[in-house]
Amino acid sequence: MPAPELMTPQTPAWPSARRVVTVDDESVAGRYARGCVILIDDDAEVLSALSARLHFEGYAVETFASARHYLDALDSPKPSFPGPSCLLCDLRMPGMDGLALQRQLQGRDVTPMVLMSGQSLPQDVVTAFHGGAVDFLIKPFEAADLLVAVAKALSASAAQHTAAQRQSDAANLVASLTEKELQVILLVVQGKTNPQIMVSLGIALRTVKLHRQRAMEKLGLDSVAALGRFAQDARW
Amino acid sequence: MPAPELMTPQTPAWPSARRVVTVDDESVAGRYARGCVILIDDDAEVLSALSARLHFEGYAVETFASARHYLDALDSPKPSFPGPSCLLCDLRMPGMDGLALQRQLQGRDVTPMVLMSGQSLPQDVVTAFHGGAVDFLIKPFEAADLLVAVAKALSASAAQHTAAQRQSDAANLVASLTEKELQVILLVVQGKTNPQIMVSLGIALRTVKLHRQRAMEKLGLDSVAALGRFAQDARW
DNA sequence: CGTTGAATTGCCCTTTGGGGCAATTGGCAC
DNA sequence: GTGCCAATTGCCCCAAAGGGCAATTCAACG
Repeated sequence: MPAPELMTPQTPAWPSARRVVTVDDESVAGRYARGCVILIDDDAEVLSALSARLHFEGYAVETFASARHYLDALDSPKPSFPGPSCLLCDLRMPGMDGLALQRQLQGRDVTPMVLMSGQSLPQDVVTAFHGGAVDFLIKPFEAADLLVAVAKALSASAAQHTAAQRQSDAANLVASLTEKELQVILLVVQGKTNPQIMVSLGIALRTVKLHRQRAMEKLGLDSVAALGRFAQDARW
Repeated sequence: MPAPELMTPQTPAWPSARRVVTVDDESVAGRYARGCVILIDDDAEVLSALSARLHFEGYAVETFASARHYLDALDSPKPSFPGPSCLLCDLRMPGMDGLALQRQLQGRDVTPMVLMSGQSLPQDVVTAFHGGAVDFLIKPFEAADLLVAVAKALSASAAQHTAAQRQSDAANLVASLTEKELQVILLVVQGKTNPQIMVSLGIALRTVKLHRQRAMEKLGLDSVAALGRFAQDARW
């Protein structure tokens, strides 16, 4: 099976472009392990061609005919793709254009974004990168460039996913600590000894030991050195 | 004293643009605490105007009439500016242009770079950002945009300076350790107890304690928790 | 060859860390 | 009121950490 010709779809575009791949099924993440590309373009032919090519490359693809449609989908309670995902968005679109969408997503969505445009001003490119765009594709572009950009964006997405996951895990662990356990462990991190902590908190030495032991258990740590590493990660 | 008019120099340009500010004196870093902008442009008038404005804003400025001149200065044994610095380089220049200079500096110099151009292709902007440019100024640009870009680049420079400094300091500390001291401390980081280390290294317990104590002294650490943080920073 | 200095080790003591066991205390539900 | 449970504490024991002091070893140096 040859790769679909880029920008020249063999099949007519969708009447009103919607999801190409449903994400209701958990196994989707398994079948499209490379990640999901959220494609936004008002040109149905471009949408179709890029979608086909990306799908051929093993990516899950969701398509939207406008930035508005995408924002609506974001607000809907539908499950999003369970894995790394990125935006591949046209710059020039009627209504809300790519840069406006980027502004709209500022601070709200962190999905890495790749913008593309045929007749863009240099200033638009600068603005896109200022806004945090991962890459900017200038039409007509080579398939290789497209794939590099998408791979970079998905890699960034995966990285931020794992970072967020780790941070969340750590936060949950800390949240599972009692107030006293947290106080004790914070002083341990500062290098205080149990007797010192006893004085600081005005509790018995045996109680310090208990809180300390339980905290270490809850955090899954087996040595003070590991606790120090944990604290450094958590920016304590 | 009004700010110099941007891009319209009051004084004739230097015959062959060289350093505006000498950096032989250590006190330079004090007087130009905001950092140093290395300005590269073949247009003497632009060079002069930008230099004046940046100097007025409190930055140290070095000017070069071509990328080649700058590279020669890099190779020369002259002392470089002792503080954060960035490149502000024209894109279109005879001989080596801004993007070529950027490629030339790949992996060699890490000075943050701001490119500027009047008639640039969108692809050039993309290429600049791909190459790691901090910002891209499209002529004619507002003084505010220039200053924002320079501030961002110098901030990045300062950040990488401090990061490199910290890493270097840590490396020196580690390098000051004896082979045995390092072996012991690595096992301590892994949460091993002194008796375990004794067995691992086949040395006496008292010796383990001695190496451990000396290593902690040399590293300037006063607790195992602090050692764990140190190890995490050093990516041990 | 004698000496010197660093590295290593043994011995001893104190403090700290880890943890079992039981008693006490203060809520809270039945 | 009574019983139950979690938190706290005291007591005790042992292992580990920190460190002073002196002896030993071994290579380098005059």
